[in-house]
Amino acid sequence: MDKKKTYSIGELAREFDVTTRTIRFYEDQGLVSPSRRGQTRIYSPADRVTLKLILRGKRLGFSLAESKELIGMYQPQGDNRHQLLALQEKIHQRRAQLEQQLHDIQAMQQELDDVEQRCIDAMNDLES
Amino acid sequence: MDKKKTYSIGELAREFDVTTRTIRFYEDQGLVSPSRRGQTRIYSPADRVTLKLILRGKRLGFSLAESKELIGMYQPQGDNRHQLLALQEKIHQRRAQLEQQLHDIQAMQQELDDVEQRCIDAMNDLES
DNA sequence: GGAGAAGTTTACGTTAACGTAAAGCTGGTT
DNA sequence: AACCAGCTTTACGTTAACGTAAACTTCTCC
Repeated sequence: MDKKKTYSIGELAREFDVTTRTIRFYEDQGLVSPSRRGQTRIYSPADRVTLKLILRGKRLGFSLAESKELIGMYQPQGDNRHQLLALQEKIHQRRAQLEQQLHDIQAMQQELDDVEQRCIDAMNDLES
Repeated sequence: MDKKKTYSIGELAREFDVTTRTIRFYEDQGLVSPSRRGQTRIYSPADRVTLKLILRGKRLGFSLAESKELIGMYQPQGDNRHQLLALQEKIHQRRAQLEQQLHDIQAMQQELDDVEQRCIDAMNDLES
């Protein structure tokens, strides 16, 4: 029994809070390639996952090209040794970037903590 | 004894690996406002920190406008109660976003782990 | 004193990631 | 039959964040 659930472009747009224009644009850029029933686009669960990955990438400041590359990495057709080594190198670089982002986030969180504390202190002073 | 160290635009550009055009653009956008000796811009340590914050924001996908707001939050002139409450709300929202980004990073790291493991397995298979 | 390096202003060009509008097809409903 | 919601294509418009080029000053060094 296939789960053969499918989605219309409008459904996905609503779910992910983007416009249909956006989803079609991603298709232009080769990020998704839904099948068709006549003219109408039919999206598979895999397409839906791809959209999720794109939007996650966006939240981390990735360009569509970068997200596309990442998604390509997740479906590897590692045939020869050279390609596998290249893939490992890309993985290594992405990981380094994510680590950098982690540090950046932690630094920001710390600063937000400080600001909020000063904020709280200032409000307490107002009540005195 | 003031630390009164200053920087030229070229120095900062080299240190942060951006062009002078970029730094002048940030000035146009009101993110930094160096003093002048004649025509020439003189940057203070505070300006340098601001640049650092901007670039950190960029690494996390923040727009310049967002970074500007964040930097504004770090130098609060919390005079009245209403402003302090508004500031706290902004802090709260930023924090939520950072948490989201943390989750996104962790998910990506997990996926990179998986891909790399499959990559390693594939290379081992090639050697058999 | 001429050349070069580093600074300046002004201004037009570029790329990514869509927005927005126009014009048209299509399947169900009143 | 008419209408509407939702889909389609085509195409020009827009914003952010700079790039790039031209033309000019100012300082230093040989």
